Parts: sequence; structure tokens; C-alpha cells
Amino acid sequence: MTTTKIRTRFAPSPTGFLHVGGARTALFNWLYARHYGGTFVLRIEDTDLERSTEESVDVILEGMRWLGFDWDEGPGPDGDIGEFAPYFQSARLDIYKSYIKKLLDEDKAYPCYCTPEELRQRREASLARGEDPKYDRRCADLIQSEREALALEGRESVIRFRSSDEGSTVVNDLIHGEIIFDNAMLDDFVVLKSDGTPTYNFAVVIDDHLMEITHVIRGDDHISNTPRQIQVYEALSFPLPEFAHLPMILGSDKTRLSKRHGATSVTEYRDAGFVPEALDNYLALLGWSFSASDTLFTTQELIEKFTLERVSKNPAVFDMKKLEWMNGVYIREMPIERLTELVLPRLQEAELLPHEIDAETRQRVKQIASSLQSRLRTLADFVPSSRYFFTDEIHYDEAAVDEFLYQDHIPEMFEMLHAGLKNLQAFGESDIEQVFRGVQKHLGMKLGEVIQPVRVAITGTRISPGMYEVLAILGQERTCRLLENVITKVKTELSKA
RNA sequence: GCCCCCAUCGUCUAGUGGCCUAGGACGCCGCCCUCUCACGGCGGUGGCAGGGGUUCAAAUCCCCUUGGGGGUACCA
Repeated sequence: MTTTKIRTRFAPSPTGFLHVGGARTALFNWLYARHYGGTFVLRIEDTDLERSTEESVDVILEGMRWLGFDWDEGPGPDGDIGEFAPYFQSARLDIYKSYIKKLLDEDKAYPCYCTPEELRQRREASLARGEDPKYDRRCADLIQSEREALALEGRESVIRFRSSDEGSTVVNDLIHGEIIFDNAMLDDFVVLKSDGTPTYNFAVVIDDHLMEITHVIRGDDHISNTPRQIQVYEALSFPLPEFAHLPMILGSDKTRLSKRHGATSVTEYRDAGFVPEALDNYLALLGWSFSASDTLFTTQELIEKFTLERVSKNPAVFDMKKLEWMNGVYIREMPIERLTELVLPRLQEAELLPHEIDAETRQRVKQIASSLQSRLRTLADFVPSSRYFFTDEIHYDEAAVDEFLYQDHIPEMFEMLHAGLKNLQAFGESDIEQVFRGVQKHLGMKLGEVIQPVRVAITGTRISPGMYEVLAILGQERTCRLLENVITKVKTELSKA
């Protein structure tokens, strides 16, 4: 057992939405902390002043809450919470500067006056010569007077880290094992930009150290950055945390998951009718597995079973079909009351229900939800599938109407059904079934030959829950009225032909 | 270009040298249930990238090739 308390963090940069890849990283950090009774920190890496926005921070926090990833330290409703505040990098600039000063004082870093344009040209030139496009260190050994002269030219400076060309740097990764980098491959990278903000590779080290992060769990696109960071740790005599690099999430064409592949933001999945537990469960399986046979895990089980040892090394392709299946499982297994509550706002949104919902309506929606529960893959499916329960304006599937309704025997058959249904004292499923059976027997038809036309008449389509159930929910009055409407419609059409 | 990571069914994966004639899940196909569609049940299709080694024995270890991904920014 470890004696030090585990501390993990998720450190998104607020330049857009909470990406599913980011959500997966957050999930693993969160699960790891919860599994070991550690602390989960949320830190906002907003040092890119150009691209970071406040709205993006809100969207990310909202996504985190929706997914259920509660953080112990980080942004709170009234400012940052936690002993290592602030948790926004933009509010920690003085801290970074003090460490920059330390590096400068010890000659482990130096100011560089090359402009981005000059750097770009030299990089391209060396690439064209077939050389490594490394920074050429022309500012590495400037003397004070030279620096002043460059500054006098109006040049802005950045601070570069003086990296060693000797030896190698070893990344000891919990998932990948030892990864060795030749130090000669690393150049003197920028640690402080000319606008006074630190670069990622520097700030991440300072913060992870100061916030006492014990396990740095992140996407494996950061592997190549890790040796740079390790050199910073060493230059500042900080102890190294453990590193664990997660496999990336890819799109169906095996390239990095992006907009081209469909929805990538957590918000989109929420809006599309996915439930958070399903997304958590699915995301957990992207890079982690528990056994040869288990795939369904409640969030609590995920916490209990999650370990880094069972994280795989290979990249995972995001499979929407499997997510949909899993979401369907969660919808099927949730209490009907919850499904009802989740679906009400969507029905209001579609203007199928008023803003005020009374107990009777809620009860009715509950019945409908119950009839549709096994047929949903997303909550969004509910609206089109239940439309006819709420409005007489039926959208007819023309082909189905031609096939089932515009037949000579339909008016007579429907009139028999109408008469039978109208006379019922009670309008339960079994009562309705009696009427259908009677008509079917009388006409010498198969049950389906009676029911399917009714289905098309009532729902407009050939697909719905059991017919007796649908009619019972609709109620005697509406059922009879809808039948009457259809009988007229069919007669009119037949007389035309 | 250079550096790094990765490589089992279409997809997610189990597999840590003999238990593998390679297991599960999604998808797909078929059958059953059945008033349609779902659900559910049953069955099927389908894979160790290629080549060399090591070993009595390799999906499992090593090397090479190939393929994919990432990095090489005053983005994170």
C-alpha cells in the first residue's frame, strides 16, 4: 500500500468544448482518485490568452458535472476551492515568473530575442537541408550588452530552457514502461512566452509539483513532451510524479477523433439523448477493461474495479453503435419515474406538452414511457416515437397507408371495430383485445390483418408498441374519434378511385 | 526528415510461453417469441499485419519490415 495520499488532476484548456477524449481522461483521473480514496483536482490551463474563453470554462465545468466527475479542488461557485488555489493558470502568472527567475539566476534558462518569423524561416531552411529543425541556440550565450542591443532594436524576448545534449532522459510510465529519449533530440524550448505567460511544458510542471499531484494521467499524445518536463523537474529539484499515458481515442478512419467523425463534445451527447452513466460506462471501456466478459458497470463498480494495470496501450476507435446500444441498456434499466422526468422537457421542447404539467399528464407520460422504454436507444428517440399520443395531427407514412388503409374491406372492418370499442364499459388492454379477437374471428382474418391497418391508422406508421396498449393509453374517446376520422378519409379516397 | 508510441474478429477487448481448435461485447446474418417494431432467447459469420529468430512449445519473448498514431510551436 502506498502511504502518500494519491492526487490526480484533469487539466483542460478552455479553448472549446469538453471533448470526449478529454472526458475520458477526466474519467480515468477521477476513477483513479476515487478508487484509492485520493483527491481529484480540476485545473484550468488557460495560458493561451488567444484561444481561452470564459464560456468554454463554463461548458467544461457543466460537462464535468453532468458526467458526475466531482472535483475536490478547483473552480467553485464563488471562487476556487482548495489549499493550492488558484486553479486557473492565468491567475498563477507570478508563481511561474518566480520559478523562471530562479532558472535565470542559475543560468538554466536564458532570454531569446529571435522573432517567430525568423524562427520559422530557419526551421524551414534546416528542414530543407535535411537537418533536424531544432532551435540553433543563437541566443544561448549572449552577453549582457548584446541582449541590451537586441532589446533596443525593439525585439521582444522569450525565455528558453537550457537543455542538455548529453545522455538521455527516461520516462517511467505506468502503462508503457520505460521510454528512453536521447537528450540530443531536445532543443532549448520556450518556457515563457513574450506576453509573459508560461508555455504548457513549463506551467504543467510547476503546477503539478505545487499542487502535489502524485499521478499524472493524460493522453499519450503527451509522451513526447514528458522528457522536456522531466528536465524542468530536475532543473528545479522537484521530485517526479508517476506518469501514466492513456491510449488515444480515434475516429472510424483511425485518425484522431474530430468533428469530421460526428459529435465530439460531451454537450452534444447530452443533447442527443445519452444518459451520463452510459457515456461514463462506454468511455471507461475505451482503453480499460476489467475481465474477458464484463462490459456493463455502474459508476460505483467502475470506481471499485478501476486500476491503471488494466489500461491498454493501443488506441481505441470510438464506436457510436456500441454507445447507442449501451445507452439503450441504461434506458431500459432505469426506473420508469426517471425516464419520465428525463423525457418531459423534451416533449415540452417539441411543443407536444404545455409548460405546466399536471399530475394527470405526468401519469400519462409515464404510461407512454413504459410502453416505449424497450424501444429507445436515446432519449431523443422518444419524441418522434410518441408524437401520436399527443396530437391528432398524424404524420402518415404514405406507403404504409396505401398498403394497409386504402383497401376495400377497411371501412367495414373499422366500423365493426369502432362499434365494438365504443360499446366497451371498461377500456383496458384485455377489453380491447376482446373486440379485436371478435372482429378477427367474424371476418375470418389473421390477427395481424386487423391490427396492422389500425396501427397505420392510429400512429401513421407500421411501427409502434403493442396495439392494445397504445389504444388503452389513448383512451376510448380519442381512439373512437381517430377511427372515425380515418374511416372518412379512407372512404373518400376509395370513392375517388 | 528525425524522435516516440501502438499492432488479436469490421469495432472495443480477454489473453502475461503450454489451459487457444484464440474467449466475450457491439455490429452484421439466421432462427425462436410475436399484432408491427423493439426487448428477450438461441445459433452463425469473423481475427493473432508480414517475415525472420529464441524455445520441446509462441497470439504471448527478441529483431526486421509494413501499417497506423503522436511529437518535433512564443497550442495544450
